[in-house]
Amino acid sequence: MANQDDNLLKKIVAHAKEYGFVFPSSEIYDGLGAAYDYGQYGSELKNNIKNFWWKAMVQMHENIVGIDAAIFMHPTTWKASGHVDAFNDPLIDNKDSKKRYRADVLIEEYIAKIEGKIKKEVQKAAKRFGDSFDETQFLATNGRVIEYNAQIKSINDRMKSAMETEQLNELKTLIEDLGIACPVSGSKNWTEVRQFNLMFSTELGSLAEGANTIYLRPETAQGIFVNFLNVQKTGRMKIPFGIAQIGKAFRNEIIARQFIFRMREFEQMEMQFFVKPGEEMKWYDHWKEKRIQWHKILGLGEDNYRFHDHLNLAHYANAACDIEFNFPMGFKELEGIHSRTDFDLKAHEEHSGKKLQFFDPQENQNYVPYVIETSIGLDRMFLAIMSASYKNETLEDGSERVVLKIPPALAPVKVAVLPLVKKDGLSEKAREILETLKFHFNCQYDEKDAIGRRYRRQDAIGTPYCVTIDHDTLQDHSVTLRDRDTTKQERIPISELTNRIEGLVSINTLLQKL
RNA sequence: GCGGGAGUAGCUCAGCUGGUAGAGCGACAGCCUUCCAAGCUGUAGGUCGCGAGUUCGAACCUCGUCUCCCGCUCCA
Repeated sequence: MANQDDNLLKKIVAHAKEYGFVFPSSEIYDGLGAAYDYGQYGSELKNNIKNFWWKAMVQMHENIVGIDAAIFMHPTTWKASGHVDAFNDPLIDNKDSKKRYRADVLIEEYIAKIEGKIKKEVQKAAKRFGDSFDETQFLATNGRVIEYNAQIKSINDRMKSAMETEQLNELKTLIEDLGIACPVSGSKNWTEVRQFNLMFSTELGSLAEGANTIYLRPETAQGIFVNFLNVQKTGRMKIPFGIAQIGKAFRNEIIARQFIFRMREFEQMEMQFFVKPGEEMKWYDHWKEKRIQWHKILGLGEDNYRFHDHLNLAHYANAACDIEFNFPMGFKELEGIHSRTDFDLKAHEEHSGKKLQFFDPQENQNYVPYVIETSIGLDRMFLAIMSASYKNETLEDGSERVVLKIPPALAPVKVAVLPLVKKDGLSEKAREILETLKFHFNCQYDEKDAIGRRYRRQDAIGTPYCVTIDHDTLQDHSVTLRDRDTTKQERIPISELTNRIEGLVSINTLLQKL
């Protein structure tokens, strides 16, 4: 099964390239790892996804507005957000098991072991002393416990100072001194510790002395937080309200792989929802519900989604979950919904010296709002649609076809206009119809090859409807409308064509179900 | 970064023990016209990933190098 799904991803990658959805970046120069370019159909599909998200998240809500912040931001932004410190992962490999670990995690696990020993001492003592046992006193006086605590403190101090001063060799020495062994191989045969800064940096010439390093944003969220006050004031926004943004983000991933699932340059669709402190869990649940609904109305199969609650929370969150999608590689994160508390706004208050608060007239007081974030990877959404849509079907007559059953509202090309044959004036009539339809839909015209082959071509790029002009059309002013998924045809008057297709492929058909 | 696999036409691949490239599909032009791929004719497209070595001669053998794919840690 793993093998089959592996092949499915390969097939999707090949199909995406062959039909102009996704190309490897800079391919003529042998490509650039983990970067991809969206082609003629891919960019249409991507735009349609953005549009559907933007409409559903911004335009359908009176209290949500959108912005488009710069990718370059003041360097202090990333100090405030915690990315400068927290996005540095020191990594170490075990040479025997070939497993990779975070050096700080290995040390923390070692500390956890010592803490476990303290707990055991406490349990033993509690048994021994019975009811008269005073835990605080025991912890403060017991010789072994004191020694354990001293160990923990010394290890912690060494680790912290090594992390802060970026003394990577000191981390390795610490691991060696503690005799930490690889859980898999059991050996202490470690490589050097290497640092991976997950933020891309570049130079900006005109900043003040020494401070000319600037980062490509690793998440779009901070563009929203630094504009919180601007938007709140100029938009006269009242809590609860949201600010949304679609944009690129950059992370220097150690390993970027699995096609467009994990790229170093990727696009996020984020909405930060500002709420009254204490109401965050209510809104967290609200957006979980809203977001899963958004996914499900696309009809990619409800079984393909599941929630995954985070147990280890990021430094800024007090609750977090993922919406996972059943990709060809298995269930993987597609969207994250996080309760970010007031961490970000407070941090920016501290670093900027500006008050980032909301005056609540009902409470008659100021407060820093809490934030619920919904953040979906656009490229992952693209891959989700591609993998759920890609079908290799055997038809009734035994022939095979490859069809992309993309939700019609998101399909790159909505309708293909096809003269049955390219003579007897059918081409001219078809062109005439195309001239009306093109104002409403992204259309394609094709008169080359047999009609069946043209249907298959449209199936391969996911065009939901084909309009075919035949000899009868010239007399009765009607055409056939062929459905991609069923291959069934229906004869309808040319005058009804636009309205009819509109009702089938418009994004409104989805929005109205929300 | 480490380990494993793979690079020949747009795609899928063939190419024997070394004798300087082939098929099918696709694309394009034309013919035919019949509502669900595979009718006929013709055309274009390759410095066999790149570099070096062995050899009279390398797609094939040797070494190096690059890229891609699969695992390990991280995330949207």
